Amino acid sequence: MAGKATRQQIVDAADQLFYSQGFDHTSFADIAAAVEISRGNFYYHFRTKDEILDAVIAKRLADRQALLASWDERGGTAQQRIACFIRIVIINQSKIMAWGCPVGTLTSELEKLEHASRNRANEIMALFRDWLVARFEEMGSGAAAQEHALHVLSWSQGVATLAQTFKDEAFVRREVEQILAWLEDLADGERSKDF
Amino acid sequence: MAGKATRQQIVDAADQLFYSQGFDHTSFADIAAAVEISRGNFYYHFRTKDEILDAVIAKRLADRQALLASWDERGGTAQQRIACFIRIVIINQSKIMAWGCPVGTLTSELEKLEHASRNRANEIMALFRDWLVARFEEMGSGAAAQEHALHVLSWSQGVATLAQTFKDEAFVRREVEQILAWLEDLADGERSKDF
DNA sequence: GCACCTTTAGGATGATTGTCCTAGATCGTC
DNA sequence: GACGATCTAGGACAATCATCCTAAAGGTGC
Repeated sequence: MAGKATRQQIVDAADQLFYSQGFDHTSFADIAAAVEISRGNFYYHFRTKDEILDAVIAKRLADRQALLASWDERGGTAQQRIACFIRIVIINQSKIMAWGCPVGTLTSELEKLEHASRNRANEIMALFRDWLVARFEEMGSGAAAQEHALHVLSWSQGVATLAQTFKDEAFVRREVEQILAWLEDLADGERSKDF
Repeated sequence: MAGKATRQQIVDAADQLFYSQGFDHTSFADIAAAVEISRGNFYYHFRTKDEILDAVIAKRLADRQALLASWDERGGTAQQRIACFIRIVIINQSKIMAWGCPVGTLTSELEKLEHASRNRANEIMALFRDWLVARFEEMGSGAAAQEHALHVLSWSQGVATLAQTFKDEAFVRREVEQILAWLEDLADGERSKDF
């Protein structure tokens, strides 16, 4: 259990705390307390708060990349894989109701802080966007793929924000059903183009 | 220019700063500097940061109530008034691209802080929701009015979040056109029920 | 011109912040 | 079992934070 493990623990704890409390409101002491290490030890691994943020962003980016890759590897149609993305808001429902979308709330906070790493955080959102674009292209949406991708991404952000505000499970379920129906119609439409 | 004016200036400056920087990240000194008054004078008007927050929430609530009332008073169909709501994201586009939705980002931040006033902030979102519900009922949506209202509200939050992240004007325009078309279809559907 | 209330100024306070430093503990390698 | 590298602990630092205090200025009524 060398420093590698400690470093990982710090990043994991910071990831969770930045999500639940926000980046700015989370202090070195908070993270150190969560990992149960001294501030001195902490400083050995990360010398500035920005370094931790960059590590958290890198971790989140890697996690999401792995998640998307796992859906791709599992196979299935593009439509089915987009549906996996849509259903995240149900799978992570309790967390989303408490703290919103981890990606959307971080990018929003860093934009307001005009933080130097805000563009790096935006890359996580761009990762989702680009993956969705590729899936819609795969579905046959062509030039409209970008538009559809942003539509789904925007939808997910809206649902997350309102879920956090009103904590209405039925709302989330309804919205998921509606967008899945929209996706189904779209896929039907693209398929009928082939004839 | 007695204390009334100073108090109003403080609330206005705090409103703007809470929006652009976030509540937590805005200090007494920031607000005092914006109004160009001393911290002592500040303290005379507001003894705690929470008091300023409550005043800002009250102002925002009143402002939005007045805005909604102005649309109602201007007349027009329920559909036209809902369209006014939808078009806010275009009217306030530059601010939204910089700082997101003032309502959504504040509620999200206060939820994360578990701040005592978070329910009061949520009331602003509830104000929009209830107004939209009433308009959809007016349109003839009946039991589906709540669902449609949350759909539009959720849509606005998603567009605001993505607009802040990607700063893509074309995306905002497209989304507005799409939801207006959805609203048009819905209104057509409700009208055809009458026959 | 005096008394009174509202408003303003600016310094003081203790807590917390991010950051830094030094000293000791633990480890693998020989 | 000794040595150098890695890791940990905890105190010190200046800056900033929300909050509080006292004193003076400004205005109003008599």
